[in-house]
This record gives sequence, structure tokens and C-alpha cells, in this order.
Amino acid sequence: MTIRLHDTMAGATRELVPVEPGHVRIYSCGPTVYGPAHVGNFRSFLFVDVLVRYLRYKGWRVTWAMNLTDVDDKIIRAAKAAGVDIGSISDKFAEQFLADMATLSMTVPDILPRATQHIAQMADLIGKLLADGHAYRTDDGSIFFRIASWPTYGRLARLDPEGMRVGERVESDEYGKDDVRDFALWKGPKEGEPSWDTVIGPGRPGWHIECSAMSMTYLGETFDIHTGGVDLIFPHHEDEIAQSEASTGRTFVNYWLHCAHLQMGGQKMAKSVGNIARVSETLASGVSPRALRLALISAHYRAALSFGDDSLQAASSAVDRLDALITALTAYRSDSPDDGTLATLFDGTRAAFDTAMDDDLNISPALAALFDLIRELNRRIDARTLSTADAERATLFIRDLDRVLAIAPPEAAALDSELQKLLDDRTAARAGKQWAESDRLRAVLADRGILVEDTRDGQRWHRAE
RNA sequence: GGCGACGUACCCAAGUGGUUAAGGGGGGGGUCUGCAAAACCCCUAUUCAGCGGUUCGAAUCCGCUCGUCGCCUCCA
Repeated sequence: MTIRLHDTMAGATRELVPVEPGHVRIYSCGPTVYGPAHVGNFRSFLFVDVLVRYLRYKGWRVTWAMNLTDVDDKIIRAAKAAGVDIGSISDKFAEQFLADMATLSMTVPDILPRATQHIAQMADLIGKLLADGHAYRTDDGSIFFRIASWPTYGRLARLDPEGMRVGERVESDEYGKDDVRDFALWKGPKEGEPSWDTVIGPGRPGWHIECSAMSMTYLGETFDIHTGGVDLIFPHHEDEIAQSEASTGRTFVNYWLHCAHLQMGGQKMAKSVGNIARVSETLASGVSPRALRLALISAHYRAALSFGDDSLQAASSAVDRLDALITALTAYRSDSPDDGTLATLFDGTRAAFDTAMDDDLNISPALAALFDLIRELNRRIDARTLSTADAERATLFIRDLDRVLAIAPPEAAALDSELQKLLDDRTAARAGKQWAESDRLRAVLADRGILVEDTRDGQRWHRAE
């Protein structure tokens, strides 16, 4: 039971060995809830979802924490613009985020800590850094981390601290800092901004400190996996490491996992670039949630992934193919004896699937194993070599793999009696070769979202999405 | 400018030294079928950005060239 993951710090793929045997602790940098998240954001969350799902599928215990940043410059700005307090902005978009998560069948993290509910923990951490000389106050009550006090600063991002000079793109007007590269742990109180009274004085937290405080609160001073998009490597994760390790004197995180960007139009999807797509918009354009999910998880997480009509179309077709098989297996009836080679087929599929996923979540070959299985099962359905029980076994096997992928259709709920009557009427019409009536009923059912197909197993149906 | 990733068919994307270069999508042909849909079968890269090199052997290793993207700033 070994799984290898690519650790950004090591720059290499390493076997996952958790601090506590059998129990993996994961922290993910979550969204800042100042607006609706876009699908690029969700790519990075779904990558962790797949990781968590796979670890659990393999029998590991997982504790997954993902923060919701509910206080920062953007939220403050949005609240001011709307004339409300920051809570009404962050609550609204946190709610929307959770709804989008559910739409995409994303596992709900075990812990979803919010920054504003952990101010005291952050203040304690900053207090420790002040006491140890890793941080200093400025005249306005802000507190900065002293990068010069942390020699390994820049190691994660492979940036040379000496080379990080003030350039065109680095603001140098934040006077008061000892060094322009120092970053804010705490921002002094300002008129019109939220402020908390704490052991280190009044003010509000800087961005990076929340992740250190909350991850260590829930997962311990040293935990296993920390995830985020590649754009968080610097400065966010670099800063987290500096402030965490400076305060504890221990290794903060054992494995840093970073997800590559989702691209649209040849560039990374970003609000600032203006090329974003949101979950709600994508669904409104007729793409099913499962197709969207597949489009976002179908490439290796460390490779840039292009998103657009083509990728959504391909994912939709692939999901349809899976659906068609499940529908066919469900309708399948045969007097054939059990297929003695079915177990071997399943074993081979699982071995290929697991081998691929064990290798840094190499999902492409894993999906290939699934689709190879789909073709082979369709062959056997056509050849009528499966028993009725085999078809059921096959469905169960696919649903087992789908604990990791979460792209299979939900168990079909029973139809209401009116729809069932339409189906029954159509079956009767077909029995009497009343093709016109049969076609009419098919159209009526299609209007109600029930797609019917005729096969030698009789009429079968599935819901349109 | 510094650091890094990548360039495989019409599109997406595995493969990182050795028989026929996965899989998905798309396209073409066929089978099945009242029709439709689905499914199945066949075809769609003698070739892996280009050029050199190492090797018995390279898409896979090395060098150079060209191109794309990312980070160095808020950002998943």
C-alpha cells in the first residue's frame, strides 16, 4: 500500500509516509469568499478531492481541512462598495462555494475553518514570533515577519532571497518595513476596516498567518500534506513555512502538492486575465455537473489543462458512455451462466487503475483502464455472455472505482407513477407494433427528461441531464 | 532579466531506453435495428516541434534551435 506523490519542496516524487501510520492529514488553501469561485479554482480543489477519495479508497484514514478566507482586502472592498459588513459578503459567497462543491460531487472537508473564527490562534502565533525576534512592529500597529531571520526563505519556490530586489513590480512604498521583502503578519487598525482586540493589540490578520494558525490548530505542528495551486507557492506557501517553522522550530509540512493552472484561451484562467468560467454559467450552458467534474479532473494535476467547449464536449461524451453502460447493465437479463473470466477482468482493471493512481495520481491511465473495461463489458453484453448476476457485479465494481472518480450516474430513483405509465404504455404499443404511438410516447418522455432506447433487453431509460 | 514546466494524430492526453506509440473526443466505413439511440467491428501518428549527438536500439538520455505556458505581484 504505497502511494507516491510529487513534493514541491523535494522537487521529486516521494512515497507517502504519514506522521501517524495509516492516517493522512491534509490542509488545502481554500477560497477567499469575496465572489463566486471560478472553475479554475475548482480544479485545484477537485484535485485534492480525488486525492482524498483515493486515499480513502485505499483504506487510509484521512483528515482534511480546508480554510475559508473570510477577511481580506477584497472582501473589505466588496463590503464597502455594497455598504454592508464583511460577514454578509463572506457568508453569501461561502454558501455559494459550498453549493458549487456539492454540485461537483466534491467531498466535504472534515474541517472548514474560517479565518475570523481563529483570530486568537493567529495572535498567539504572531506573539511567539515577536517574542523570538522573527517579527517586528511598525508605527501603525502592523507586524511584519523579518525574512532576514529565516535563512531558508525561498527554498520552496527556489527563489534566491538575495535576488529578490525591489523591481518594477514590487511596491516599495510600504514604508516602515525594515526590508521590502518582509511580509505582513498583522495589519494595524484603520478607519473603516474590521479590527479585533487581541493579545498583540488591535488590528486584523495578514493573509498568510491564517493558514499557519488553522492548519497547526487542527492538524498539528507537523502534518503530512499541504495543497494549493502553483500560484500559491510564492509567496503564500513560502511565507507559511517561514512563520510556522520559525514559531515551532519544527518541519511544518512533509509534502507540498501543487496543482497546475486551468487554462482557457492559452492562458491561465484568472479573474485578472478576464478569462473565467463559473460553475453556474457552465451548467447553464447545458453541461452536466458530472461532465464538468470530469473535464476538471481528467488530466494529471501537475499538467496545465485546457478548458473550453472542446474539453467539455469530450467530457460529456465520455460521461454519456459510462451512463450508457450502467443503463445497459441495469436492464440486462440473461439466462447465461456466470462468466468465469469476469473476476480476472475486474482484477486486471483494478490493478491498472491503482497502479496509475499510486503513481502521483496519474489519472489518465486510470481512466484508460476504466474505459477499456467499459468496452469489454459492452462486448460481453452484446455477446450475451454475462449472467444477470454478472451484470449486477459489474455495476458494483464500477461503482467501487467511482468512489475515486465520482462521475458515475446516481442510483436511479424510482419514477413517479405518471412517467411509469408512459413507459408501460410504450412497451404495450411496441408489443403491438404500433410504431407511431411508440414514437409519440418516446417524444413525450423525452420532453419530461426521460430518454428511452429499445434493445433486446426491452425498453430501457435514463434521465437526461 | 532570474527560476521552472512543456511541445506526441483533427482536438484533449498517457507513454520517460527494447515486440503492433494507451485512453477519451471528433471524422469515415460497416454490423445490429420498424425508426431513433446505444453498442460492437474496421479505418483515421512508419511517427513523437526541428537539428545534431550517445546507444546494438530513443518519443524516451545529452546538446543546440524554435515555440508555448507558468512563477518572480493579489491569485487555486
